[in-house]
Amino acid sequence: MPSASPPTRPALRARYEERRQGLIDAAAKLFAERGYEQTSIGDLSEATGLAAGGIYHYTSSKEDLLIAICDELLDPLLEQARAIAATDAPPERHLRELLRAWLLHIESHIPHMLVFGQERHTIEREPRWRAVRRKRKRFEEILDGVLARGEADGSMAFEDRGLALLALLGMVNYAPQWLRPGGRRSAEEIADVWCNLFVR
Amino acid sequence: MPSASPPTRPALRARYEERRQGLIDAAAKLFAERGYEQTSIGDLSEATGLAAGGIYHYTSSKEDLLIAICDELLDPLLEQARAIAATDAPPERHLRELLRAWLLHIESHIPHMLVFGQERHTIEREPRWRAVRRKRKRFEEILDGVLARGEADGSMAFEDRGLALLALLGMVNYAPQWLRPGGRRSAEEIADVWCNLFVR
Amino acid sequence: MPSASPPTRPALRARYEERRQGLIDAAAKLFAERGYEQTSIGDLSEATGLAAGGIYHYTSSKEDLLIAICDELLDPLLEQARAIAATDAPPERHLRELLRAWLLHIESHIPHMLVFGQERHTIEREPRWRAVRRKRKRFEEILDGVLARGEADGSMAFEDRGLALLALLGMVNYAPQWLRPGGRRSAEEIADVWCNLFVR
Amino acid sequence: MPSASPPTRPALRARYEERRQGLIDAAAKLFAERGYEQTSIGDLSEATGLAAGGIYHYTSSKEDLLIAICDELLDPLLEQARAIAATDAPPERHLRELLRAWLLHIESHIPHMLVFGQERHTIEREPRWRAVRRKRKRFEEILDGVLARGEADGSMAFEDRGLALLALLGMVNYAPQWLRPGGRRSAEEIADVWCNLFVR
DNA sequence: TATGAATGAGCCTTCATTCAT
DNA sequence: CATGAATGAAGGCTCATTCAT
Repeated sequence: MPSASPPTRPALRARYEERRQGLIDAAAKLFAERGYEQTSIGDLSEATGLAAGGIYHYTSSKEDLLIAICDELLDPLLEQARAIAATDAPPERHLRELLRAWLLHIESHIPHMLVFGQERHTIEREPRWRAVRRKRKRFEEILDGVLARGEADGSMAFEDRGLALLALLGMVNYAPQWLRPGGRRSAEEIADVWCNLFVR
Repeated sequence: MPSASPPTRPALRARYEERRQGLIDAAAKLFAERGYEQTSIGDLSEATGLAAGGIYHYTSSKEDLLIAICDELLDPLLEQARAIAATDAPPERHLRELLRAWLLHIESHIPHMLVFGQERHTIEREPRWRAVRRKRKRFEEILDGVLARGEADGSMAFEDRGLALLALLGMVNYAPQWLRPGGRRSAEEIADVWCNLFVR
Repeated sequence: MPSASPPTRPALRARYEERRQGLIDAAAKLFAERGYEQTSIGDLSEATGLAAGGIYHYTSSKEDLLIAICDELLDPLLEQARAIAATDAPPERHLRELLRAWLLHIESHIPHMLVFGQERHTIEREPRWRAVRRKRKRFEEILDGVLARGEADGSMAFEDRGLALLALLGMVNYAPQWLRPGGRRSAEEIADVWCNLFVR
Repeated sequence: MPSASPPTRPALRARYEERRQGLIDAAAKLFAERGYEQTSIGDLSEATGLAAGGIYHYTSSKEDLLIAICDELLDPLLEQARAIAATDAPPERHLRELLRAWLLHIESHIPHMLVFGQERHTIEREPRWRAVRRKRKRFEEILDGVLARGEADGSMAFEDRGLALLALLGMVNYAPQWLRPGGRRSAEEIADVWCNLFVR
């Protein structure tokens, strides 16, 4: 769903999408490294090899890139979460799968996650960001639903389920700051260890 | 240690410090709300009632304010952490006290924490920020020390202590995003609940 | 005399001229509505259905369109004025016919006239616009000649012929701002009423 | 009513207003010469001696300058027109006085008038320009009122009063294109000659 | 012919900071 | 101390134009 009119002819369309993707990735990387505001269109130009003006073929604005980054992060994650929660596996399994998918997704979207965390003030304040906020909320609800069912069937134990949810969100959202592919522990192992904090 | 030459006569000095403090607090609030870059000196001017030029009596630069915010956050926290860890109480008690102090401090410095989280890229990149990075690291080391001693004496149980530390850092660093004074749970209660995740 | 190499084969040529004409008309309309500078090639592209690049098949530049608009306005007008003044009718009749032709031409070229009036600064300043300025001047001379002959033979009365000429130019040049085909008065009626201001 | 917060202290205020006035005058001159769009803030900076950024102390935007130019043109004119029409002199005298004041005002505001004429498309299209449109309209109503009363008391004769009004508007609005202070005829003389076109 | 990609210059505006008063 | 004026460097974005396909 790019914003700067993509071509309609399929052949061109493919190349267009590919380049837009490259732009978004470059943006995610730079935004993560130096911050959204501190990254100039000139920086993006240098990183992509496109002249400054050319960037606007693939995005309608700098902020549009930021939204695209968040969408790329949230959309597949939300989809996976829904798929997992739709299974008729027991809640304990739901949680484990969810955490695994989540951490794997983060591991492959570290810059996206860093940007998403950094730009909280933008996401929170502007009306334009409502869709993003809603996706985030939806994901958290799915997660909470899993915890609730786990609590109900006794497979998980919480002193306070609300605090458990917030703890989980905190620890996972913090992961992009240290998690690296090929690190000492795989994303799945980490997921399991953390899952065990709440599963009997 | 303000940066824009404070007066030496004690009477004036007090007033000076008071106003500088007001400036830093206003900055923390605005930076948290809109982001550091998106907050202009003009915004600070409006918030403090000082004209743009006047602000520079109390700080040497905008970035200096950012550093001051981080110092105000980290210095007392580090001091408390040191004091707690210096006690000869058992590690379990250390952890509990540390978490309580930590969350209480956060509760009274929510904007500071939000800013500190948001400006990671600045803190991480610039040489000028080494002192801040070092304080953060020192705090984490103290925390890890407590966990290590708890693991050693068997009062705490970890599948993987490194992951436990990271989980702890994540959940607490995430707290400023939802924790509010007067909320359903006090900072101390939260500290206890979370502490119990790791204590036998 | 289009500027972007028209085809030589007559069949193609006709189509070419037709499309160029469509482009000029669209430009006149848009320039009149939003101003020359505020109209982008993109706007013209949208209005004509031609992609941005395609426009340059029919004009060598945006400014060339502006010149074409002025030429389309002035060339036929000048021709008619010459034809009328070449008649051996009495001056009074010359004036009446001239005014009628003039207002009729304006009525069918309202956007052209608006643009012509609006872009005075361009027309006046740039050397490239000399031809246009000369045509305008020639028309005014013809008009003044008619007034002079009318004054000479007593059929017209002026306190100050120069001021009468300027008054006439002013009222007619202002017409495109309110004159509309099918309005309360026809162009010819208006011409007659105004003519009578000067004719005994 | 400047738009970029003027100082409140009276001493500073005077200097501020003076400089803002200088800026507006420079803008009127440049806009008239090269057009509004073709005049850059850099041009204004050069003309005023103020650095580009400094201009924004005296205006909130380039468009604000355009509005100020129109206001400077219309406000005093409207005031004079009202004063004249409020007199209990006969309509014939009203018309004569009005034309004189009008042409004198134009003579001392030639660039303003040229800009006002040139930027018709802006004035007409944007909602922000409603106040300006209304002032223009009000002036025209006053003028038409005078003609109506002149027609009623027989001191003026029109084949078609509407067309007379439009003729008058046209000839006077065209004046800035040729009228120059110290020219062959004074503004008052011109006013009288034109007035006589309609007065018996 | 026609298209869409690409360029690069230029524009308006913002802003941290300095300084005379 | 405090103010408001002033600076000058960016910054995001637009746009006329060119060109390979």
